[in-house]
Amino acid sequence: MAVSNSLQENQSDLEVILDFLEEYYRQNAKDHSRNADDVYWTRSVSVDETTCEEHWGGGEAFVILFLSDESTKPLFHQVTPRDADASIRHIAAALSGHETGTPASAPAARQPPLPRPAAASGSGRKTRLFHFLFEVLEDPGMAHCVSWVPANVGVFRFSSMNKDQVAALWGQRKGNKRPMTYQKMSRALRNYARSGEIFKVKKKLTYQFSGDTLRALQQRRRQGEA
DNA sequence: GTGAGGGGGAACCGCC
DNA sequence: GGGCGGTTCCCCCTCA
Repeated sequence: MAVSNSLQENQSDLEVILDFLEEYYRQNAKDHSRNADDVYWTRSVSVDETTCEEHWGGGEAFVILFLSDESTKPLFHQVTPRDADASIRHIAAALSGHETGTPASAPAARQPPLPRPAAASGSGRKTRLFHFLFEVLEDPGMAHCVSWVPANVGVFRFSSMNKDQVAALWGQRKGNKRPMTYQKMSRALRNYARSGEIFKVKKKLTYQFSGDTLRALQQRRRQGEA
């Protein structure tokens, strides 16, 4: 039963991902239509029960990894377009390690470098909700609560089971007197639409960082790492 | 019909 | 005191 649920959830994730990819590539195809190098394509390979999908175009590429034997959500592995061609072979090779039961040598996609939490208050300012969400999204340990779908377009989705956990953490971080709930946090998220920092996506529990916000957050993270 | 999630107005609070 | 960034409450709508 758990396997069935997991498969259903992955299936649902896949639908969401493909919807966004379609829209994303459609938009990028317009933006980059003059560049002959911008070929948008997707391919997938199966290694036993594991499916690996590769998507690239418009100067960006990433690999999505579905592990049917685990309850985890699909895993995203961002690569450079130059590496895209080799990425499936690389991951397929890494999967051999997975299949032979060597978790320590699991694919790089499964263990992205854990970013150091950004300075809680940035440059002396208080952490804002979208900073906090970005931190949580970059923490693989929180993937069961909120995860990218996919990261390079800034779309993320809360888990219907664990969404309140993120909210509770946010409330804790802010030192709120009363417990924060997803309902209240999502109200704050909707307010971001006015300032254009985060938009609601027409999918359940799904939001998207604006391009500028995402770039700023990524830059902020890089500065934190440096 | 029901519950979960979404949308938004409005008042309020704490911090800078 | 004013602005900012939420927080809280509430009501209504949509959708599965």
